[in-house]
Amino acid sequence: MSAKCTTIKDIARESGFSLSTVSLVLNNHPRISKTTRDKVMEVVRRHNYYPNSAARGLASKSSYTLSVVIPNLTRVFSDIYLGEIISGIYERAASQGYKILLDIATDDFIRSREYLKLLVSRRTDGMFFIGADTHADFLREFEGTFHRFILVNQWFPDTKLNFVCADYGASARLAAAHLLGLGHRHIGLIAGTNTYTGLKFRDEFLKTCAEWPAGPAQVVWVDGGEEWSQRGGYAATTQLMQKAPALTAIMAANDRMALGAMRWLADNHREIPEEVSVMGADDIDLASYMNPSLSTIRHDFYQVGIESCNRMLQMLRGEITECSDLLPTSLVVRGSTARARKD
Amino acid sequence: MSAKCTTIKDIARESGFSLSTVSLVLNNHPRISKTTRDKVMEVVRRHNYYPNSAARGLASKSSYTLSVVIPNLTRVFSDIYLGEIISGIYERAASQGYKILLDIATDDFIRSREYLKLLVSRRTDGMFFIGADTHADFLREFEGTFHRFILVNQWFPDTKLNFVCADYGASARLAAAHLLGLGHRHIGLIAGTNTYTGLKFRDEFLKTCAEWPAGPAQVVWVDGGEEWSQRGGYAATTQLMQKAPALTAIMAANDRMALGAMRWLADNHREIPEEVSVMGADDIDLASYMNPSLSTIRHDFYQVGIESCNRMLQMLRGEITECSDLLPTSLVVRGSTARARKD
DNA sequence: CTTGTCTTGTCAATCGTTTGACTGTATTTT
DNA sequence: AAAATACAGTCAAACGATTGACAAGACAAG
Repeated sequence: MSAKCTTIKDIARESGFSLSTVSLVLNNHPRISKTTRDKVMEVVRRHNYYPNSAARGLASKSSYTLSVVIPNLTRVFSDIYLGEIISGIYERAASQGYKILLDIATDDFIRSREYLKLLVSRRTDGMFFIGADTHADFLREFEGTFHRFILVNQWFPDTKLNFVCADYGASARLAAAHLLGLGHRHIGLIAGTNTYTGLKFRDEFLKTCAEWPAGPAQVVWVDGGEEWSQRGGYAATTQLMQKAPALTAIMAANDRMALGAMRWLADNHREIPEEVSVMGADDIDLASYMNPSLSTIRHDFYQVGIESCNRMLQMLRGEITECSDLLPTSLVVRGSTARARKD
Repeated sequence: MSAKCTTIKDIARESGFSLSTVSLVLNNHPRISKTTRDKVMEVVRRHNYYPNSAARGLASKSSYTLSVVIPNLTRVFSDIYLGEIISGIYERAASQGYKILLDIATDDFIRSREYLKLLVSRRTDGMFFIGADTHADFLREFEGTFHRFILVNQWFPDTKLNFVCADYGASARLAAAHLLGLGHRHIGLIAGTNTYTGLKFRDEFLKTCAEWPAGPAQVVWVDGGEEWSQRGGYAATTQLMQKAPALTAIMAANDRMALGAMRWLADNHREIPEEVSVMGADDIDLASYMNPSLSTIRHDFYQVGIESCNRMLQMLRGEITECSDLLPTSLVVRGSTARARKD
């Protein structure tokens, strides 16, 4: 059907060198002289030859492929951080000649243990699992195996699973310190509780507020819903204002929920930040476009992607065997937070 | 370092059958009896054995991998339709045992002709190129080659390149007919001109309006910008209202630009649809949440993904050698369009 | 002149499957 | 009873690279 593929043998014959020599040239092995290299490459280029990757993979025991598994959410691609993380991983991987295999953690994918199959069959050299929720128990299967495996922007308590994750605990402390420093002592927290990072954020926030040296704050928290959405933030704010009408600040575990809170406050004619300060987390694009612009904690997901891949590459080179990185976050003060009002 | 991989040889030895038998079992070949199959599979499962994919690929001359190349835009992942298309492709591919290799059309990717390399090296059995703009000339390189290659939701004039694409021409006719049928005779068009599908939409829209049996309409068009964004739509509307203050309807080539137009009209106190009707295209989620809700043309990108992959699979099976599909679109009438006002 | 060292290239084993051709029985047909 | 057909499994030749061990020649040192 198709033109018969040219192989390394053809290149060898036509250039007059041995099979091995051609192979060494293609792999930039220093044992080969420049003259030879040039002659061989000329033939290679003339034939538009690229070595068969299956054969190469078989002989070299490496697929030069990394798997990225993303959660099976309907709108997963439009979620802020997925794209950023993937871009980061892709950039590093591509720069080292690795390709990215994309998978979605569907029920089938999990039930058939496709993730194991990928690694055992050596179709992939390593695997990234991006931000799943607290129910992803099957991941524990990787504990104690020799497979290259990294949880990205997530984390499981009581396991030795590798991870690279934004430091949500630190974010919570930064955010709490900011609000407490502004004098807020009645704070509403809209939390996300279906991820371990979300739980960590909530717990650290509550702890920081309770132990604040200048005097503890009273915090009321509600769940913002599974989707961490604007809609969920709106609904959560309704609850919050019933439970704690006197609050002077609202902290949302992500910016989308914070936008929902702002919307509620606008709809109910509460001035931001004069009456109520609002703070988010992530620092999505929209945060700076709002009016007032949203104070938040910056989570650099692109960097999370970059670092995850760096770790993976180190593992593949045998430089490390495990990793557990918490990446720094930073406070971004904009217009939605101000000193607490005096009642 | 790691436990030595179990191979088909180990399974053969331990189950007492030959290499070939094991292989045939694994490939569900009918030549093998149920008893044998069961015995072999028992050993396979006990060892957690999965065949080496490189070896399999080498022997079978198929990588069981499909490439998806996406445009190199900063926010590409958050773009409405990328996720939908990829989900569609993924679903079909996964159901047939194919994996998805993700690539981004960076300058490097193009300059080094990585796309060719992937196909020639047989690292991938086929390639999808999702929605690039009019500058993607390098794609013409695939004309007349035997490579499995499909343009997804895009299309190049004057080439024989395979494509599967929403029928933007039909969309334009549907939209025009809707507005013309409502009596609009002064229409503003916000077009996207950096893709061939965008140009097609514009031309068909103008043509339909010019040739309308019940009397042609006067259409003024402006470019909504490279990004097809809300912001671009807003700016375009400003221009439009200067050029044609008497217009009674605005047609935007996508919903995001339509939202920009609606925003401008709200800011300038024009009632929608009483004074000006607004119409979009794509039918993004937000379209139905707006107030008034946005009339639009539905483009089913998930289906575009599904169909692209169907075509690819047919090509791989040798059932077809080329494809050029325009997928149907449909009119969605909501609250933003109404009969033209009488001046 | 012998020995040792460097350079540069080649040999040949190996990676782990798939698959067309073949073999040896058992069963059916003539 | 002989011949034809099915059935179930095995043989062995690919598939197209990589790579450690080896070799041949040039040159320098002793």
